[in-house]
Amino acid sequence: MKKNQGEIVHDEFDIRDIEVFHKLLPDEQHEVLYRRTCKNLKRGEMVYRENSKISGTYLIHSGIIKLFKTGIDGKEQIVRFAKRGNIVGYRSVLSDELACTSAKVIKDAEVSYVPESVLKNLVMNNSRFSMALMRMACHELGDANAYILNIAQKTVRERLAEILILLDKEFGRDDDGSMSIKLTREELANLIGTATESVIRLLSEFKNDRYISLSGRNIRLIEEKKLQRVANVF
Amino acid sequence: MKKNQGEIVHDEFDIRDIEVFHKLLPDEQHEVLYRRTCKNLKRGEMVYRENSKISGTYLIHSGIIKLFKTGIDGKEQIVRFAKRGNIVGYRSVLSDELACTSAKVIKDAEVSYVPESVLKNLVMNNSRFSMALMRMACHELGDANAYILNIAQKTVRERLAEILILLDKEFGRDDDGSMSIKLTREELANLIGTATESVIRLLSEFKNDRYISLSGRNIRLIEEKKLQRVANVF
DNA sequence: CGTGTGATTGACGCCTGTCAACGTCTGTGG
DNA sequence: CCACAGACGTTGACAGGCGTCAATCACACG
Repeated sequence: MKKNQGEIVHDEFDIRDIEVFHKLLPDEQHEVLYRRTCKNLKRGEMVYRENSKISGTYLIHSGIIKLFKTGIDGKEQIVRFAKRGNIVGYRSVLSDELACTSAKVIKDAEVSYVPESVLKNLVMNNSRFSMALMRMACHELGDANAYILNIAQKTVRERLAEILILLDKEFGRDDDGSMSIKLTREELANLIGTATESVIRLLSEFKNDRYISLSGRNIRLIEEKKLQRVANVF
Repeated sequence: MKKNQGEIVHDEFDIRDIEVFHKLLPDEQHEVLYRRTCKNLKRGEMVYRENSKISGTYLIHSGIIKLFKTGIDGKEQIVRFAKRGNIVGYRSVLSDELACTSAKVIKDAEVSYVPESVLKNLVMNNSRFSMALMRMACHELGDANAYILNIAQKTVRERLAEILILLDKEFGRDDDGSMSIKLTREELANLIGTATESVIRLLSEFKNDRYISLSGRNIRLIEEKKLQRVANVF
Protein backbone atom coordinates (compact mmCIF):
# COMPACT_ATOMS: atom_id res chain seq x y z
CA MET A 1 0.00 0.00 0.00
CA LYS A 2 1.13 3.53 -0.54
CA LYS A 3 1.82 5.87 2.31
CA ASN A 4 0.89 9.49 2.57
CA GLN A 5 3.82 11.56 1.54
CA GLY A 6 6.10 12.22 4.48
CA GLU A 7 3.97 10.72 7.14
CA ILE A 8 4.34 7.00 7.55
CA VAL A 9 0.87 6.00 8.55
CA HIS A 10 -0.31 3.50 6.09
CA ASP A 11 1.85 0.56 6.82
CA GLU A 12 -1.23 -1.46 6.06
CA PHE A 13 -1.23 -3.84 3.18
CA ASP A 14 -3.89 -4.46 0.64
CA ILE A 15 -6.08 -7.38 1.51
CA ARG A 16 -6.81 -7.85 -2.17
CA ASP A 17 -3.31 -9.26 -2.51
CA ILE A 18 -4.73 -12.49 -1.19
CA GLU A 19 -6.93 -14.09 -3.77
CA VAL A 20 -8.89 -16.35 -1.50
CA PHE A 21 -10.12 -13.31 0.41
CA HIS A 22 -11.84 -12.01 -2.70
CA LYS A 23 -14.68 -14.30 -1.80
CA LEU A 24 -15.45 -12.26 1.29
CA LEU A 25 -18.35 -9.84 1.46
CA PRO A 26 -17.47 -6.17 2.01
CA ASP A 27 -18.47 -6.37 5.65
CA GLU A 28 -16.30 -9.39 6.16
CA GLN A 29 -13.37 -7.73 4.48
CA HIS A 30 -13.73 -4.79 6.82
CA GLU A 31 -13.82 -7.13 9.75
CA VAL A 32 -10.55 -8.65 8.59
CA LEU A 33 -8.98 -5.24 8.05
CA TYR A 34 -10.04 -4.17 11.48
CA ARG A 35 -8.77 -7.22 13.28
CA ARG A 36 -5.58 -7.94 11.39
CA THR A 37 -2.11 -6.78 12.30
CA CYS A 38 0.51 -5.71 9.79
CA LYS A 39 4.14 -6.66 10.10
CA ASN A 40 7.33 -6.12 8.19
CA LEU A 41 9.67 -9.05 8.48
CA LYS A 42 13.32 -9.24 7.51
CA ARG A 43 15.19 -12.18 6.06
CA GLY A 44 15.97 -14.66 8.76
CA GLU A 45 13.07 -13.82 11.05
CA MET A 46 10.86 -16.64 12.22
CA VAL A 47 7.13 -16.38 11.59
CA TYR A 48 6.24 -19.36 13.73
CA ARG A 49 7.83 -22.54 14.96
CA GLU A 50 7.11 -26.21 14.49
CA ASN A 51 5.18 -27.80 17.34
CA SER A 52 3.97 -24.50 18.67
CA LYS A 53 0.34 -23.53 18.98
CA ILE A 54 -0.61 -21.13 16.23
CA SER A 55 -3.19 -18.55 17.15
CA GLY A 56 -3.78 -17.14 13.71
CA THR A 57 -2.87 -17.18 10.08
CA TYR A 58 -0.46 -15.01 8.11
CA LEU A 59 -1.23 -13.41 4.78
CA ILE A 60 1.79 -12.78 2.59
CA HIS A 61 1.65 -9.46 0.77
CA SER A 62 5.23 -9.52 -0.45
CA GLY A 63 8.49 -11.37 0.10
CA ILE A 64 9.04 -15.06 0.46
CA ILE A 65 8.61 -17.42 3.39
CA LYS A 66 9.98 -20.93 3.59
CA LEU A 67 8.08 -23.63 5.43
CA PHE A 68 10.20 -26.45 6.73
CA LYS A 69 10.28 -29.33 9.12
CA THR A 70 13.27 -30.04 11.30
CA GLY A 71 14.59 -33.58 11.09
CA ILE A 72 17.23 -35.66 12.76
CA ASP A 73 20.16 -33.65 14.08
CA GLY A 74 18.44 -30.42 13.11
CA LYS A 75 18.61 -30.76 9.35
CA GLU A 76 15.82 -28.76 7.76
CA GLN A 77 13.49 -30.09 5.13
CA ILE A 78 11.73 -27.39 3.17
CA VAL A 79 8.25 -28.49 2.20
CA ARG A 80 6.89 -25.36 0.58
CA PHE A 81 7.46 -21.69 -0.14
CA ALA A 82 4.88 -18.97 0.30
CA LYS A 83 4.85 -15.70 -1.62
CA ARG A 84 2.52 -12.79 -2.32
CA GLY A 85 -1.03 -14.03 -2.26
CA ASN A 86 -0.37 -17.15 -0.22
CA ILE A 87 -1.38 -17.68 3.35
CA VAL A 88 0.51 -19.72 5.90
CA GLY A 89 -0.41 -21.24 9.22
CA TYR A 90 -3.99 -21.90 8.22
CA ARG A 91 -3.42 -25.65 8.27
CA SER A 92 -2.75 -25.74 11.99
CA VAL A 93 -5.52 -23.31 12.77
CA LEU A 94 -8.17 -25.20 10.85
CA SER A 95 -7.12 -28.66 11.96
CA ASP A 96 -6.59 -27.55 15.57
CA GLU A 97 -3.17 -29.12 15.58
CA LEU A 98 0.22 -27.77 16.52
CA ALA A 99 2.24 -26.31 13.68
CA CYS A 100 3.73 -29.15 11.67
CA THR A 101 6.33 -26.85 10.12
CA SER A 102 8.37 -23.78 10.99
CA ALA A 103 8.09 -20.65 8.87
CA LYS A 104 11.05 -18.38 8.25
CA VAL A 105 11.50 -15.34 6.06
CA ILE A 106 13.73 -15.84 3.03
CA LYS A 107 13.13 -12.53 1.34
CA ASP A 108 12.00 -9.45 3.28
CA ALA A 109 8.27 -9.72 3.62
CA GLU A 110 5.12 -7.79 4.39
CA VAL A 111 2.59 -9.96 6.15
CA SER A 112 -0.62 -9.45 7.99
CA TYR A 113 -1.72 -11.55 10.87
CA VAL A 114 -5.34 -12.60 11.18
CA PRO A 115 -6.43 -14.14 14.50
CA GLU A 116 -7.76 -17.65 14.57
CA SER A 117 -11.24 -16.61 15.69
CA VAL A 118 -11.67 -14.32 12.71
CA LEU A 119 -10.61 -16.98 10.24
CA LYS A 120 -12.84 -19.61 11.77
CA ASN A 121 -15.82 -17.31 11.81
CA LEU A 122 -15.36 -16.61 8.15
CA VAL A 123 -15.14 -20.29 7.37
CA MET A 124 -18.30 -21.03 9.33
CA ASN A 125 -20.33 -18.16 7.91
CA ASN A 126 -19.24 -17.82 4.31
CA SER A 127 -19.46 -21.01 2.35
CA ARG A 128 -17.93 -19.52 -0.76
CA PHE A 129 -14.89 -18.49 1.21
CA SER A 130 -14.82 -21.84 2.92
CA MET A 131 -14.93 -23.59 -0.42
CA ALA A 132 -12.09 -21.47 -1.74
CA LEU A 133 -9.95 -22.30 1.28
CA MET A 134 -10.78 -25.96 0.90
CA ARG A 135 -9.81 -25.82 -2.72
CA MET A 136 -6.51 -24.27 -1.71
CA ALA A 137 -5.80 -26.92 0.89
CA CYS A 138 -6.68 -29.68 -1.54
CA HIS A 139 -4.44 -28.19 -4.17
CA GLU A 140 -1.57 -28.05 -1.71
CA LEU A 141 -2.19 -31.67 -0.89
CA GLY A 142 -1.78 -32.49 -4.55
CA ASP A 143 1.52 -30.61 -4.59
CA ALA A 144 2.72 -32.50 -1.56
CA ASN A 145 1.90 -35.82 -3.20
CA ALA A 146 3.82 -34.84 -6.30
CA TYR A 147 6.73 -33.87 -4.12
CA ILE A 148 6.72 -37.25 -2.45
CA LEU A 149 6.93 -38.96 -5.80
CA ASN A 150 9.82 -36.82 -6.88
CA ILE A 151 11.92 -37.27 -3.80
CA ALA A 152 11.20 -40.97 -3.65
CA GLN A 153 11.93 -41.85 -7.24
CA LYS A 154 14.28 -39.34 -8.78
CA THR A 155 18.01 -38.99 -8.37
CA VAL A 156 19.48 -35.92 -6.72
CA ARG A 157 20.66 -34.73 -10.11
CA GLU A 158 17.17 -34.95 -11.58
CA ARG A 159 15.58 -33.30 -8.58
CA LEU A 160 17.98 -30.38 -8.68
CA ALA A 161 17.39 -29.76 -12.36
CA GLU A 162 13.65 -29.91 -11.83
CA ILE A 163 13.59 -27.64 -8.81
CA LEU A 164 15.57 -24.99 -10.65
CA ILE A 165 12.99 -24.97 -13.40
CA LEU A 166 10.11 -24.91 -10.95
CA LEU A 167 11.55 -22.08 -8.86
CA ASP A 168 12.35 -20.09 -11.97
CA LYS A 169 8.76 -20.45 -13.11
CA GLU A 170 7.13 -19.80 -9.78
CA PHE A 171 9.12 -16.78 -8.65
CA GLY A 172 10.21 -15.26 -11.91
CA ARG A 173 13.42 -13.44 -12.72
CA ASP A 174 15.18 -10.25 -11.77
CA ASP A 175 16.15 -7.64 -14.34
CA ASP A 176 19.51 -9.29 -14.84
CA GLY A 177 17.79 -12.51 -15.81
CA SER A 178 18.74 -14.40 -12.68
CA MET A 179 16.14 -16.30 -10.73
CA SER A 180 14.31 -14.01 -8.38
CA ILE A 181 14.47 -16.37 -5.44
CA LYS A 182 17.93 -16.49 -3.89
CA LEU A 183 18.67 -19.54 -1.81
CA THR A 184 21.83 -20.64 -0.08
CA ARG A 185 23.31 -23.92 -1.26
CA GLU A 186 22.19 -25.37 2.01
CA GLU A 187 18.61 -24.29 1.45
CA LEU A 188 18.66 -25.82 -2.00
CA ALA A 189 19.93 -29.01 -0.41
CA ASN A 190 17.22 -28.90 2.23
CA LEU A 191 14.67 -28.48 -0.48
CA ILE A 192 15.55 -31.50 -2.56
CA GLY A 193 16.68 -33.62 0.35
CA THR A 194 20.40 -34.01 -0.15
CA ALA A 195 23.74 -32.79 1.20
CA THR A 196 25.00 -29.27 0.61
CA GLU A 197 28.12 -30.60 -1.08
CA SER A 198 26.08 -32.55 -3.57
CA VAL A 199 24.20 -29.43 -4.57
CA ILE A 200 27.44 -27.54 -5.04
CA ARG A 201 28.97 -30.24 -7.18
CA LEU A 202 25.90 -30.61 -9.36
CA LEU A 203 25.48 -26.86 -9.77
CA SER A 204 29.03 -26.50 -11.02
CA GLU A 205 28.46 -29.45 -13.29
CA PHE A 206 25.40 -27.74 -14.79
CA LYS A 207 27.48 -24.61 -15.07
CA ASN A 208 30.27 -26.40 -16.91
CA ASP A 209 27.69 -27.88 -19.24
CA ARG A 210 26.42 -24.33 -19.88
CA TYR A 211 22.94 -25.15 -18.66
CA ILE A 212 23.09 -22.38 -16.07
CA SER A 213 25.35 -19.56 -14.99
CA LEU A 214 26.26 -18.81 -11.40
CA SER A 215 27.23 -15.71 -9.51
CA GLY A 216 26.95 -16.09 -5.78
CA ARG A 217 23.36 -16.97 -5.03
CA ASN A 218 22.20 -15.73 -8.38
CA ILE A 219 21.34 -18.51 -10.77
CA ARG A 220 20.45 -17.95 -14.38
CA LEU A 221 18.94 -20.66 -16.52
CA ILE A 222 20.56 -20.69 -19.92
CA GLU A 223 19.43 -23.94 -21.46
CA GLU A 224 16.09 -24.72 -19.87
CA LYS A 225 15.35 -27.33 -22.49
CA LYS A 226 18.43 -29.31 -21.60
CA LEU A 227 17.70 -28.96 -17.93
CA GLN A 228 14.27 -30.35 -18.64
CA ARG A 229 15.90 -33.34 -20.20
CA VAL A 230 18.16 -33.82 -17.20
CA ALA A 231 15.14 -33.50 -14.93
CA ASN A 232 13.40 -36.30 -16.72
CA VAL A 233 10.07 -34.54 -16.96
CA PHE A 234 7.49 -35.48 -19.52
CA MET B 1 -28.46 -49.73 6.69
CA LYS B 2 -31.96 -50.94 7.02
CA LYS B 3 -34.62 -49.79 4.66
CA ASN B 4 -38.17 -50.67 5.50
CA GLN B 5 -38.38 -52.27 8.88
CA GLY B 6 -38.01 -55.97 8.66
CA GLU B 7 -36.56 -55.98 5.24
CA ILE B 8 -32.81 -55.74 5.34
CA VAL B 9 -30.96 -55.04 2.19
CA HIS B 10 -27.51 -56.30 2.75
CA ASP B 11 -25.59 -54.56 0.08
CA GLU B 12 -26.02 -51.20 1.70
CA PHE B 13 -23.45 -49.95 4.13
CA ASP B 14 -23.84 -47.86 7.19
CA ILE B 15 -23.10 -44.23 6.57
CA ARG B 16 -22.15 -43.87 10.21
CA ASP B 17 -18.95 -45.71 9.37
CA ILE B 18 -17.65 -42.42 8.09
CA GLU B 19 -17.01 -40.05 10.93
CA VAL B 20 -17.03 -36.85 9.00
CA PHE B 21 -20.60 -37.54 7.91
CA HIS B 22 -21.73 -37.46 11.51
CA LYS B 23 -21.87 -33.71 11.13
CA LEU B 24 -24.72 -34.01 8.67
CA LEU B 25 -28.31 -33.28 9.63
CA PRO B 26 -30.78 -36.17 9.36
CA ASP B 27 -32.20 -34.79 6.14
CA GLU B 28 -28.77 -34.49 4.64
CA GLN B 29 -27.88 -38.00 5.67
CA HIS B 30 -30.99 -39.26 3.94
CA GLU B 31 -30.05 -37.34 0.86
CA VAL B 32 -26.69 -39.06 0.86
CA LEU B 33 -28.25 -42.46 1.40
CA TYR B 34 -30.63 -41.87 -1.42
CA ARG B 35 -28.03 -40.69 -3.88
CA ARG B 36 -25.11 -42.94 -3.06
CA THR B 37 -24.24 -46.22 -4.72
CA CYS B 38 -22.85 -49.23 -2.91
CA LYS B 39 -20.11 -51.37 -4.33
CA ASN B 40 -18.13 -54.41 -3.32
CA LEU B 41 -14.61 -54.32 -4.64
CA LYS B 42 -12.07 -57.12 -4.73
CA ARG B 43 -8.33 -56.91 -4.28
CA GLY B 44 -6.73 -55.58 -7.39
CA GLU B 45 -9.70 -53.59 -8.66
CA MET B 46 -9.14 -49.95 -9.53
CA VAL B 47 -11.33 -47.37 -7.87
CA TYR B 48 -10.15 -44.53 -10.06
CA ARG B 49 -7.11 -43.60 -12.11
CA GLU B 50 -4.59 -40.80 -11.95
CA ASN B 51 -5.27 -37.93 -14.34
CA SER B 52 -8.87 -38.91 -14.82
CA LYS B 53 -11.80 -36.69 -14.01
CA ILE B 54 -13.44 -37.84 -10.82
CA SER B 55 -17.16 -37.38 -10.63
CA GLY B 56 -17.64 -38.25 -7.02
CA THR B 57 -16.09 -39.40 -3.81
CA TYR B 58 -15.82 -42.87 -2.30
CA LEU B 59 -16.57 -43.72 1.29
CA ILE B 60 -14.71 -46.74 2.63
CA HIS B 61 -16.83 -48.96 4.87
CA SER B 62 -14.35 -51.82 5.03
CA GLY B 63 -11.22 -53.08 3.36
CA ILE B 64 -8.15 -51.13 2.36
CA ILE B 65 -7.41 -48.95 -0.63
CA LYS B 66 -3.97 -47.76 -1.66
CA LEU B 67 -3.52 -44.37 -3.24
CA PHE B 68 -0.48 -44.04 -5.45
CA LYS B 69 1.11 -41.97 -8.13
CA THR B 70 2.79 -43.51 -11.13
CA GLY B 71 6.32 -42.33 -11.77
CA ILE B 72 8.97 -42.82 -14.37
CA ASP B 73 8.77 -46.15 -16.16
CA GLY B 74 5.59 -46.98 -14.34
CA LYS B 75 6.97 -47.41 -10.85
CA GLU B 76 4.26 -46.76 -8.30
CA GLN B 77 4.66 -44.49 -5.32
CA ILE B 78 2.11 -45.12 -2.60
CA VAL B 79 1.21 -41.88 -0.86
CA ARG B 80 -1.54 -43.03 1.48
CA PHE B 81 -3.81 -45.86 2.49
CA ALA B 82 -7.52 -45.53 3.14
CA LYS B 83 -9.52 -47.80 5.41
CA ARG B 84 -12.91 -47.95 7.12
CA GLY B 85 -14.04 -44.44 7.88
CA ASN B 86 -11.84 -42.72 5.32
CA ILE B 87 -12.99 -41.12 2.13
CA VAL B 88 -11.03 -40.95 -1.09
CA GLY B 89 -11.31 -38.86 -4.20
CA TYR B 90 -12.62 -35.83 -2.36
CA ARG B 91 -9.41 -33.90 -3.06
CA SER B 92 -9.97 -33.85 -6.80
CA VAL B 93 -13.67 -33.17 -6.45
CA LEU B 94 -13.23 -30.20 -4.15
CA SER B 95 -10.27 -28.68 -5.96
CA ASP B 96 -11.80 -29.30 -9.39
CA GLU B 97 -8.60 -30.94 -10.56
CA LEU B 98 -7.94 -34.27 -12.19
CA ALA B 99 -7.10 -37.10 -9.85
CA CYS B 100 -3.50 -36.74 -8.73
CA THR B 101 -3.37 -40.38 -7.66
CA SER B 102 -4.76 -43.74 -8.62
CA ALA B 103 -6.73 -45.78 -6.12
CA LYS B 104 -6.58 -49.55 -6.03
CA VAL B 105 -8.07 -52.11 -3.68
CA ILE B 106 -5.54 -53.91 -1.50
CA LYS B 107 -7.97 -55.75 0.73
CA ASP B 108 -11.50 -56.54 -0.39
CA ALA B 109 -13.57 -53.46 0.29
CA GLU B 110 -17.08 -52.16 0.68
CA VAL B 111 -17.38 -48.64 -0.58
CA SER B 112 -20.15 -46.26 -1.38
CA TYR B 113 -19.96 -43.71 -4.11
CA VAL B 114 -21.33 -40.22 -3.57
CA PRO B 115 -21.71 -38.00 -6.63
CA GLU B 116 -19.81 -34.75 -6.79
CA SER B 117 -22.93 -32.60 -6.77
CA VAL B 118 -24.11 -34.10 -3.51
CA LEU B 119 -20.78 -33.57 -1.81
CA LYS B 120 -20.47 -30.00 -3.01
CA ASN B 121 -23.98 -29.16 -1.91
CA LEU B 122 -23.24 -30.44 1.53
CA VAL B 123 -20.07 -28.40 1.72
CA MET B 124 -21.86 -25.27 0.62
CA ASN B 125 -24.84 -25.68 2.91
CA ASN B 126 -23.51 -27.19 6.08
CA SER B 127 -20.63 -25.31 7.57
CA ARG B 128 -20.04 -27.81 10.32
CA PHE B 129 -19.60 -30.54 7.75
CA SER B 130 -17.47 -28.27 5.66
CA MET B 131 -15.26 -27.52 8.63
CA ALA B 132 -14.90 -31.21 9.40
CA LEU B 133 -13.85 -31.93 5.83
CA MET B 134 -11.41 -29.07 5.92
CA ARG B 135 -9.97 -30.37 9.13
CA MET B 136 -9.52 -33.74 7.47
CA ALA B 137 -7.77 -32.28 4.45
CA CYS B 138 -5.50 -30.20 6.64
CA HIS B 139 -4.63 -33.20 8.73
CA GLU B 140 -3.75 -35.14 5.61
CA LEU B 141 -1.56 -32.30 4.52
CA GLY B 142 0.31 -32.59 7.80
CA ASP B 143 0.79 -36.30 7.18
CA ALA B 144 2.12 -35.62 3.70
CA ASN B 145 4.64 -33.14 5.05
CA ALA B 146 5.85 -35.63 7.61
CA TYR B 147 6.20 -38.19 4.86
CA ILE B 148 8.33 -35.83 2.81
CA LEU B 149 10.68 -35.36 5.73
CA ASN B 150 11.00 -39.07 6.22
CA ILE B 151 11.72 -39.98 2.65
CA ALA B 152 14.10 -37.11 2.21
CA GLN B 153 16.21 -37.58 5.29
CA LYS B 154 16.07 -41.16 6.44
CA THR B 155 17.84 -44.19 5.08
CA VAL B 156 15.88 -47.01 3.51
CA ARG B 157 16.59 -49.13 6.56
CA GLU B 158 15.14 -46.53 8.90
CA ARG B 159 12.12 -45.95 6.71
CA LEU B 160 11.32 -49.63 6.53
CA ALA B 161 11.52 -50.06 10.28
CA GLU B 162 9.33 -47.05 10.80
CA ILE B 163 6.71 -48.00 8.25
CA LEU B 164 6.34 -51.44 9.78
CA ILE B 165 5.58 -49.85 13.12
CA LEU B 166 3.19 -47.37 11.61
CA LEU B 167 1.26 -49.95 9.60
CA ASP B 168 1.07 -52.24 12.58
CA LYS B 169 -0.41 -49.43 14.63
CA GLU B 170 -2.78 -48.11 11.99
CA PHE B 171 -4.25 -51.37 10.76
CA GLY B 172 -3.87 -53.62 13.76
CA ARG B 173 -3.19 -57.34 13.87
CA ASP B 174 -4.89 -60.56 12.92
CA ASP B 175 -5.61 -63.30 15.43
CA ASP B 176 -2.26 -64.89 14.75
CA GLY B 177 -0.51 -61.67 15.72
CA SER B 178 0.62 -60.79 12.23
CA MET B 179 0.02 -57.33 10.85
CA SER B 180 -3.46 -57.06 9.44
CA ILE B 181 -2.37 -55.29 6.27
CA LYS B 182 -0.70 -57.66 3.81
CA LEU B 183 1.51 -56.02 1.24
CA THR B 184 3.71 -57.51 -1.43
CA ARG B 185 7.41 -56.74 -1.15
CA GLU B 186 6.97 -54.53 -4.15
CA GLU B 187 4.21 -52.55 -2.47
CA LEU B 188 6.36 -52.09 0.59
CA ALA B 189 9.11 -50.84 -1.68
CA ASN B 190 6.72 -48.48 -3.44
CA LEU B 191 5.66 -47.16 -0.09
CA ILE B 192 9.06 -46.23 1.23
CA GLY B 193 10.55 -45.36 -2.12
CA THR B 194 13.12 -48.03 -2.74
CA ALA B 195 13.76 -51.16 -4.79
CA THR B 196 11.96 -54.42 -4.12
CA GLU B 197 15.25 -56.21 -3.57
CA SER B 198 16.26 -53.77 -0.87
CA VAL B 199 13.05 -54.43 1.02
CA ILE B 200 13.62 -58.15 0.79
CA ARG B 201 17.16 -57.91 2.03
CA LEU B 202 16.26 -55.65 4.92
CA LEU B 203 13.28 -57.74 5.93
CA SER B 204 15.41 -60.84 6.18
CA GLU B 205 17.96 -58.86 8.10
CA PHE B 206 15.30 -57.79 10.60
CA LYS B 207 14.17 -61.40 10.72
CA ASN B 208 17.68 -62.68 11.45
CA ASP B 209 17.96 -60.09 14.17
CA ARG B 210 14.68 -61.44 15.61
CA TYR B 211 12.95 -58.09 15.32
CA ILE B 212 10.20 -59.58 13.19
CA SER B 213 9.04 -62.93 11.91
CA LEU B 214 8.00 -63.60 8.35
CA SER B 215 5.65 -66.04 6.68
CA GLY B 216 4.74 -65.08 3.17
CA ARG B 217 3.14 -61.67 3.34
CA ASN B 218 2.45 -62.02 7.01
CA ILE B 219 4.74 -59.95 9.14
CA ARG B 220 4.80 -60.10 12.90
CA LEU B 221 6.59 -57.55 14.99
CA ILE B 222 8.52 -59.25 17.77
CA GLU B 223 10.76 -56.55 19.12
CA GLU B 224 8.99 -53.29 18.45
CA LYS B 225 11.30 -51.43 20.81
CA LYS B 226 14.35 -52.43 18.83
CA LEU B 227 12.63 -51.58 15.58
CA GLN B 228 11.91 -48.17 17.03
CA ARG B 229 15.59 -47.75 17.66
CA VAL B 230 16.41 -48.75 14.11
CA ALA B 231 13.78 -46.34 12.85
CA ASN B 232 15.46 -43.49 14.64
CA VAL B 233 12.23 -42.08 16.03
CA PHE B 234 12.20 -39.80 19.01
C1' DC C 1 2.02 -79.45 -16.21
C1' DG C 2 3.05 -75.09 -18.24
C1' DT C 3 2.71 -70.26 -17.17
C1' DG C 4 3.01 -66.20 -14.59
C1' DT C 5 3.66 -63.55 -10.57
C1' DG C 6 6.13 -62.82 -6.59
C1' DA C 7 10.24 -63.77 -3.52
C1' DT C 8 15.24 -64.48 -3.00
C1' DT C 9 20.01 -64.23 -3.55
C1' DG C 10 24.40 -62.82 -5.52
C1' DA C 11 27.43 -59.78 -8.10
C1' DC C 12 28.67 -55.28 -9.32
C1' DG C 13 29.36 -50.51 -9.29
C1' DC C 14 27.83 -45.82 -9.12
C1' DC C 15 25.63 -42.22 -6.75
C1' DT C 16 25.77 -39.76 -2.69
C1' DG C 17 26.66 -38.82 2.10
C1' DT C 18 30.39 -37.83 5.27
C1' DC C 19 34.62 -35.86 6.82
C1' DA C 20 38.08 -32.62 6.46
C1' DA C 21 40.55 -28.78 4.84
C1' DC C 22 40.52 -24.53 2.77
C1' DG C 23 38.90 -20.34 0.37
C1' DT C 24 35.67 -16.30 0.30
C1' DC C 25 32.96 -12.71 1.94
C1' DT C 26 30.66 -9.78 5.26
C1' DG C 27 30.02 -7.47 9.34
C1' DT C 28 31.88 -6.15 13.83
C1' DG C 29 34.77 -4.20 17.05
C1' DG C 30 39.11 -2.46 18.50
C1' DC D 1 41.91 0.58 8.74
C1' DC D 2 42.93 -3.93 10.13
C1' DA D 3 42.02 -8.19 12.56
C1' DC D 4 38.92 -11.49 13.57
C1' DA D 5 34.95 -14.31 13.81
C1' DG D 6 31.38 -16.59 11.69
C1' DA D 7 28.60 -17.96 7.87
C1' DC D 8 28.81 -19.72 3.46
C1' DG D 9 30.97 -21.90 -0.60
C1' DT D 10 34.25 -25.18 -2.73
C1' DT D 11 37.02 -29.16 -3.50
C1' DG D 12 39.04 -33.70 -2.67
C1' DA D 13 39.13 -38.27 -0.73
C1' DC D 14 36.69 -42.18 0.58
C1' DA D 15 33.44 -45.65 1.89
C1' DG D 16 29.22 -47.80 1.70
C1' DG D 17 24.28 -47.79 0.95
C1' DC D 18 21.37 -48.94 -2.42
C1' DG D 19 19.87 -49.51 -7.29
C1' DT D 20 20.33 -52.55 -11.24
C1' DC D 21 20.82 -56.82 -13.65
C1' DA D 22 20.43 -61.59 -13.83
C1' DA D 23 19.52 -66.18 -12.36
C1' DT D 24 16.90 -69.20 -9.50
C1' DC D 25 13.25 -70.66 -6.53
C1' DA D 26 8.40 -70.88 -4.72
C1' DC D 27 3.78 -71.09 -5.38
C1' DA D 28 -0.87 -70.55 -7.32
C1' DC D 29 -3.87 -71.18 -11.07
C1' DG D 30 -6.00 -72.50 -15.36
